[in-house]
Amino acid sequence: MRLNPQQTLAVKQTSSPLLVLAGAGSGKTAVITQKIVHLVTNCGYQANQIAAVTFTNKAAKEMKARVTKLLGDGASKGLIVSTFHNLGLNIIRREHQALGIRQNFTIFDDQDSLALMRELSKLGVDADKSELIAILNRISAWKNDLLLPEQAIAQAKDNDELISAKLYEAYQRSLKAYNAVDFDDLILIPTLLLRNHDDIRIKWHNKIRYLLVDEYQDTNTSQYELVKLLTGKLGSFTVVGDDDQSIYSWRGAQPKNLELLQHDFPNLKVVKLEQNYRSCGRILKSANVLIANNPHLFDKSLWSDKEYGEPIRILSVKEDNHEAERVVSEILARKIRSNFKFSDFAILYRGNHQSRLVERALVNKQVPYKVSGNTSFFARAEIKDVLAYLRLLVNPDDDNAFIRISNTPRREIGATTLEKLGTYANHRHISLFEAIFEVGLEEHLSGKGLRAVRKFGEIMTRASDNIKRGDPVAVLNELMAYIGYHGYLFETSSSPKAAEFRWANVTELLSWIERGIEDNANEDDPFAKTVNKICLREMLDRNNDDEEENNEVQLMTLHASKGLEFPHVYLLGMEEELLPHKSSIEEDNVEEERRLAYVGVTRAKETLAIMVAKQRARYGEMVNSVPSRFLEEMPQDDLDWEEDRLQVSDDEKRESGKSKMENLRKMLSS
DNA sequence: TTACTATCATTTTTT
DNA sequence: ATGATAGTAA
Repeated sequence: MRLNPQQTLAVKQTSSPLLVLAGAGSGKTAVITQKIVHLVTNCGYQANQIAAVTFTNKAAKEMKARVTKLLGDGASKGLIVSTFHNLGLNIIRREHQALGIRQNFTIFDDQDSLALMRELSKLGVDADKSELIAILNRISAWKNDLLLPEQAIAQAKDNDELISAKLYEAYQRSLKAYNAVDFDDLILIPTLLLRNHDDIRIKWHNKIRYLLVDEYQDTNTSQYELVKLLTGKLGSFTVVGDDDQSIYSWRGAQPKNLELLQHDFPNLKVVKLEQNYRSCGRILKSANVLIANNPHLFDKSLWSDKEYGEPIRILSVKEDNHEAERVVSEILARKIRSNFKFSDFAILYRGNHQSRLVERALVNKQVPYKVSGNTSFFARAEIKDVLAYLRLLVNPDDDNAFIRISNTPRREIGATTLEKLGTYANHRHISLFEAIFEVGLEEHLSGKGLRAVRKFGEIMTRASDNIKRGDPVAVLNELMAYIGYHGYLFETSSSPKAAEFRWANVTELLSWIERGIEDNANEDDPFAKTVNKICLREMLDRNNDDEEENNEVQLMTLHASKGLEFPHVYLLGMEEELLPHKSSIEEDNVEEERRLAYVGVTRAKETLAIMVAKQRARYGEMVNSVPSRFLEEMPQDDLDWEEDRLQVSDDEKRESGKSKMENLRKMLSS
């Protein structure tokens, strides 16, 4: 791969800290990978002295593969390419003694946090789900700003905040007791550790001599602080980012961190990558003109030497269901006309719910498609169950896992028994699992209940011992058979088919464990490592990869599309209050919505079509919709407006007829 | 324990 | 309108 002059500059600049402003499609991944190669082959770095951090497992995996291919297995040995969270996890694992955390801690995901918060709130305030989530979000924001509970309590501005801060304190206490950490802790804990312990900081500083950061605009305060602590005052780092693609500020990302770099490192060098290798000229120009409406930290203008390309079509349709049908018939027509593959097409939208109508239309026309951004795998009851077994095997103090599975499948540990066990454990300040075997428990729990919990304890203890001794996968299969989980799924599923599907999910999860153990065979505790990785969703992408070959139309949110590219893109619902979204208008944050639109437009390589509906169902009601301001902000000469030709098939006539009938009926009834 | 009813939310969710 | 999820009644 040949690098252009700017890219070469970015690779060669190693003597001072470097910020690479990498526009969409400008080959930033090539720069990062080539730079790692350069550091190893020309600058005397060992691979194990270099770390590259990303935000997604997928990006980390891709980058690692590319570097390994260029350097070879031997020369790239020990190179760290991981997500921020994974890096944090490794630091915590190595320094757990200094942190007072026991070796086999568990990682809580959002659902675990919610379950825990629900328990905590029962004691004082009682809050509903959305309030609990709001509290958790506030706690997350505090953690991202490196604020500890005491500080949050001290600076609470109102009673509401004070309650949240108090819950934050209780939440952290519980995590400690469960020997668990949440996602934010994976950054927060290492950052505070390095900040407060000079010796440990120096140790890590010596270990990681050069740091590269991808998607730097998405870092939050604690992540930036971690970067600073790891690279020291001299700043032996390269960060790559694009303020125009900052779309996660609502999750604490601070594009301001780009600016802060210049302040914190006066000798910072800045290199801009402005040649775009992805899109046709017209698409690029439109994107540039659109994003020019935002204020900018750094000026840059993307250019492309590809051909100018077809006009951007604006397809105006009457209703949202026409929009869906139109997109699908477009794709079918163009596929046949030009011999495209289904996988050449992407349908992008603002909100997940928008996929519904499109999916219906795709199913009607029997078009294969894939909706990505599905986090549903980990939300599945059977996955949560089995994962809870795995977690409890790794960390017996994980009360959350204990509560989930102590009676799943049913083993006569009911609510009363669990409550008594809980009261006792609480009183003794020990975990539920530990409490099972205490003699003192016998005073609180009588014959049947006691026997049931002890039996459960024995099952888990035996499995745990066997795992330490030998083949974990065999032990897990035995355990699943022993507790009769397969049969349990059949008893609890609505149909045998559903049960089989759920069991297939379980075997999928177990096969991840198997692969994970193989990958970590020479580490100290391959099983525990693998369970942690799964908690960090690290192996989810591996699964997606196999399906990438499939010839399917790609459906996803604009957020999920960042970093991807497609020959032909359909951008849905380019309307006021949808893109920009209503709440963003109200919160006066249209700029981020504009960036979102920018991301969408720059995904397209060859053609782009933007859909606008005149009417759209909102909260069950048909509401008039007007074209987005972003359309006016784009260069009109490059847009080709098309009214809906109503060239509809019989099916569609019936469909639209039906909705007309429905509207009529609604009018009459109201 | 199952099945019904009430309630809820339709903005995004890299970990 | 709609679909999911949580809670409650039989």
